[in-house]
Amino acid sequence: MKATFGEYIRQLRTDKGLTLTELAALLKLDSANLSKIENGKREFDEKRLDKLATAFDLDIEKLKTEYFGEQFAKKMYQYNCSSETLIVAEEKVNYLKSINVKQTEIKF
Amino acid sequence: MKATFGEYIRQLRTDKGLTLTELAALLKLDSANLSKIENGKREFDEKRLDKLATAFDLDIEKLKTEYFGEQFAKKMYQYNCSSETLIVAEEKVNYLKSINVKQTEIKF
DNA sequence: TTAAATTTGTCAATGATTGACAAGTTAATT
DNA sequence: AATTAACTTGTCAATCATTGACAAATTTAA
Repeated sequence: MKATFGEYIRQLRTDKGLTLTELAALLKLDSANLSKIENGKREFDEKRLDKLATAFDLDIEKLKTEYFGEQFAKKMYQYNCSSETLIVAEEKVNYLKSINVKQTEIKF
Repeated sequence: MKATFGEYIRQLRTDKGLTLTELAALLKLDSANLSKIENGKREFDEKRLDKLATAFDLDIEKLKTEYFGEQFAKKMYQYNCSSETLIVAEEKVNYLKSINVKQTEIKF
């Protein structure tokens, strides 16, 4: 796995021999913007994770793990959060699940 | 610690016997909006964490931990992410620190 | 050199967040 | 019960960040 999500996409794309234009078409975005995403100058929109999974036949669960893992890491780095933050996050997500057994919206 | 950040603020505020209006003034926001924050209908802006710490003489580190821990938990719940996400986050934040020893911006 | 691929810059359109205020309800006090 | 303070809710324009789109420049490969 690459260090950043953008590099990861680039890896996938070049491994498959696709151009920016070709992959951009699959992801329904401009090739110039995909370039920026791969170079870490723009965010990859979470709404397109499913398209990305389809394009490369990836496990959506692993993809979400990478994507959100990176999002959280960037925030933590930016605000210099302690690793305790992740422990709290785990507690809180378990709490959310426990009080709301019925998953109202499944995004993927 | 309360389950949500809004409830946590409310706890702090009522413990100190402050009204919404009084605390809102300290945080430089409208009391109506503070009410929504406490009731989970609006987000607490991260830019105000330092004001909150000052108002209640709290450890800013603990406050960040609670705040971002909750943010991450909400995302994970919303997108039904696996707990692996947090492990990846930890790896990535360590990686970010290792490649960028010099902290360019310290927010707090 | 030419053509394809990629990068960069810019900007208007879009969308989400926020601040502000009015109007409503609830709770406490007299 | 009437009055007042505290809180809640709804709304909307202003603000801010994100996105899509395109042109132009640069790099890479043939």
